[in-house]
Amino acid sequence: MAANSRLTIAVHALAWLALAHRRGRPVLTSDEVAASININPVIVRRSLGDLRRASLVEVRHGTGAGWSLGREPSAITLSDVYDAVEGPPLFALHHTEPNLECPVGYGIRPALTGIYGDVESSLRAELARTSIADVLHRSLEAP
Amino acid sequence: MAANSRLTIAVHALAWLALAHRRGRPVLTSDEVAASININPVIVRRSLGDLRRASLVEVRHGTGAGWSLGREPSAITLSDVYDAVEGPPLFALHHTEPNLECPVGYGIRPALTGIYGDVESSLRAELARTSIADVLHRSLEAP
DNA sequence: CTCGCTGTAACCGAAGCTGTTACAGCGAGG
DNA sequence: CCTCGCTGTAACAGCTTCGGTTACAGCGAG
Repeated sequence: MAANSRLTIAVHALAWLALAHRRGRPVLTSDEVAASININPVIVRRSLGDLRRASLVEVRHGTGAGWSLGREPSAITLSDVYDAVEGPPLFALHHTEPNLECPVGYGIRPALTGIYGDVESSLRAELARTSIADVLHRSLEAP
Repeated sequence: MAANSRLTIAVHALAWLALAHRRGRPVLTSDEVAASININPVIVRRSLGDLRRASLVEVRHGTGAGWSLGREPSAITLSDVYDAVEGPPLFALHHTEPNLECPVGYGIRPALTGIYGDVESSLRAELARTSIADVLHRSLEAP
């Protein structure tokens, strides 16, 4: 599958919101976020909409509308972001049912389900080791 | 992203080859493998071709042709299979270059490259904990 | 030389993602 | 109550990938 840039977009938006907040601009419009990522504002709204459903950001309507972080940048991990924006599981089982007459075909799906579950847990654990504050810090110290 | 079933197909084929070998049938044709997975033989040949390039299976031509395991089932881990069949990286960076005037846009790509590299390493390490022999064992003990 | 199987190219339809346009909805401020 | 700016979402286009299928050249044991 074409690798997905959803996590990148969402993390970029959150890091930018975190920096703006630190600079005294706690609320940004989707146009302002889109200008940093250099993409269409609608894509930003779709991504931030996912993050809002997970309470990672808050939105304000009416005059002076825009987006702000839902909690401290150090309290938002990449695992939270991954869960908010990433849809289907990492690995899929067979599209068509295997031949159940074959012992492997019969038993492999529950076996792989368990293994794939462990792998996804490990993936989340690794993502949880990094927060938005970490990403912002590493971005700002780039050469 | 639409989840990929390539890993599932390849692992199923290898587990089936391992069981057939144990039963005294060390060489199987792509039609025989496809019959267990219940998919088209061409897809099996494509998948086994990837595995052959990684020396995980061997192929024989001419009369009595077919596929056999390249080494012991306990010496083939899911990480080996993942590397053999899975193409692009898990997460993509931005499709278009971020705004380099913005400090986040300037530094986020190297930051994410490092983080994503760590996550993929962790994924491989978790996959490496399971071998084809393990998958076969877990499949055969299914209820 | 024959025959069965491999290896690969070409193509199809379905699905997903990015990107764009368009428009209804909301609410603070006048 | 109206205006105005921004959000939220639907609809659509273009691209890519994937699974699936057909077709055919290549190989080698017998």
